[in-house]
Order: sequence, then C-alpha cells, then structure tokens
Amino acid sequence: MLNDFPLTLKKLNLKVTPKRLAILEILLKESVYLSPEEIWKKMKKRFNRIGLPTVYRNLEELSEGNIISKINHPNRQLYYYLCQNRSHHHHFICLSCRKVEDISFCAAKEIEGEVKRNIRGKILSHILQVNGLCKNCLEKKG
Amino acid sequence: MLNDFPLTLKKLNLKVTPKRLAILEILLKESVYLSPEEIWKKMKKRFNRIGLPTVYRNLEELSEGNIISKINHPNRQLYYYLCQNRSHHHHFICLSCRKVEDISFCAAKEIEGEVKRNIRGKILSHILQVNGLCKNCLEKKG
DNA sequence: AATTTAAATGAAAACCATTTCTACTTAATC
DNA sequence: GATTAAGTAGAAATGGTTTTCATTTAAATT
Ligand SMILES: [Zn+2]
Ligand SMILES: [Zn+2]
Ligand SMILES: [Zn+2]
Ligand SMILES: [Zn+2]
Repeated sequence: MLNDFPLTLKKLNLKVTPKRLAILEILLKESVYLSPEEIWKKMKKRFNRIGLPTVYRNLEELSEGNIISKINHPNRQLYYYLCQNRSHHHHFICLSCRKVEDISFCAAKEIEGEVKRNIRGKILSHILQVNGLCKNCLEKKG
Repeated sequence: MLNDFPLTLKKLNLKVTPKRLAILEILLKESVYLSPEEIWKKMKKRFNRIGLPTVYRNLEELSEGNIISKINHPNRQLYYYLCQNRSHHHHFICLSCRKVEDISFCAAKEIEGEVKRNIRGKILSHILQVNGLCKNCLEKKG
C-alpha cells in the first residue's frame, strides 16, 4: 500500500508511465529533499531521453495529489520529499545536509478554532515547517 | 515606538534614507501583503528616480531585521507585510483579497520539545502560516 | 560648514529556475 | 490492433529577482 505506486497514480487519474514511477522510486530512496534538477540528473541515468519539463510537471502533479511534499526553503528554490508517513504531520528540515524528519505535532485543531472564532474565514491549507540543523550536522560542527 | 521608523532603522544599523522610510510608510498603510513591484509602483508616485532593485534590497533587509514579514504564497512570488503586532505570532492570509490577520496561537513551545526529545537538532526558524479565504471574501462568494 | 567615508542607489544587464509551445509518442480502453 | 486522450522532448521564452558598477547620499568627523 505504502509504495504501490501504480495504484497510487491510478487513484489520482494519472497514467502509469515509466517516468512517473522512476521519479517516485528516486524520491523514495532518499532521506533528503531534492530539487527538480537533481531528480532530472538521476533520471538521465535511467532514460536516454528525459526532459526537465517532464520532471517539473510530474513533481507538481504528485505534490498536488499529496503524494510528495513541497519543501519551503529559505533560498526559495523548489524541493520535494517523499514521506512514507501517510498521516497528517509536518517536517523538520536540515538546512545543512537536507535531511527531513517528521514532526508529529500539528497545531491544526487549535488554529482551526482560532480561525473559526476570530477570523471567521475558511482555511484552505496550512504550512508548518521547522528549519534547523539535524543531530548529525550539529555534532560535526561542535 | 511602534512606528518610530528612524529609530527602528538605526537599531538595525541601517541609514535613515527617505526611500526606506517611504517603503515602511507604504507597508504600514496596507492591510494586505504587497509584492516588491507593487511597492515600487507606489514609490514612483513619491520619487522621480527609484529603482526596483532598491525596493528589493530594502525589503530583504527589513525582513532580515524582523521589521516586516515575508509571506509564503502558493505562487511562490515574494510578498511582504508590515505587522504592527510586535510579539511573536503568525498569520492567516487571504488568497483572494490578500488580507493578513494575526493568529496568536503558536506551536513553538511544543515543537521545540519534540525537536529536543526526538530529533535532537537545533531550530533556526519555523514557519507557521494559514492560507484561506477571509470573512469578506467568503461572504462575497456565498 | 566643509571634509571624509562607508553605505545606499539607479540603470542596465545578467541570471536562471521555471514555464510554455509544438510536434511527436505512449498508455489505456474497447 | 485501432482509437483517443494524456504524456513527453526539445527548444525557446518567460519574468521575477539579483548582480554590477558608476554615482549619489547619509552621517560621522573635523
Ligand atoms: Zn543535517
Ligand atoms: Zn514526513
Ligand atoms: Zn479576503
Ligand atoms: Zn501579524
């Protein structure tokens, strides 16, 4: 279930193409967030012909379908991460080695309450992300 | 204190220039987030010569100095907002009319605990933002 | 008030990550 | 296998943002 990618794609009404599967496989193998170009470079090892726009398109679609997460990086470039944890949660990202770790705490409930009570608007999405240095990177510096 | 901009700039070791003051004044007047180009257009009404890079540079510096907030927008463009609330808090942003409203709830404490306990890393920053439709925009649609 | 110095600025150009376009290919359905 | 809508490659365009560098300005120092 966790990585029956063909099924996952079908559920999103996306065709099961070798390139889509490869993008997911590449991301699954990584414990760090990757840029579209980095994923493209890895794809070039598997396919003779593979365009960068294909990688961008697919990453956007997969992100739209909540299969992969978009990372909010201070340098404002795009990064993606495939998390095997399928329940709602957020991320701690290492700004040095790019490692991604799960944060189970989510303020969604409390915030929903506050938005209902005071703002009286409709929530469409929320971002919660912690940026820092992971254990390994901290120890290297010390 | 709240808008003694010259003093604020001095504290950041930034020179008190008419253009910096104007950028702050423009932002202070707005209850919505603005793009650098939008701010530049407003600046052109006040100055004969005003370059877009100057606006970008100053916005970045002011954001770095925590005088203004950078907005995380789904379209990935830069937007800034000057919030008069000087205590730590986060924002609800309307994706339709761009209104920004304060959310006092912040999960920082809980997250800090979780990062200390499980991740054992160092937190450098955190993002918490709620995107949605404000009360006014909801009612317009209904 | 004049001098000095580092910071700020404008204009033009560069940058470059991302998107668009078009012709071609492929997956899925029957 | 034929059909059709979706996916793709490659090249080019896009456009928000940053860099460069010569000039100007703020503000500290005489
Ligand atoms: Zn790390
Ligand atoms: Zn995760
Ligand atoms: Zn609104
Ligand atoms: Zn605020």
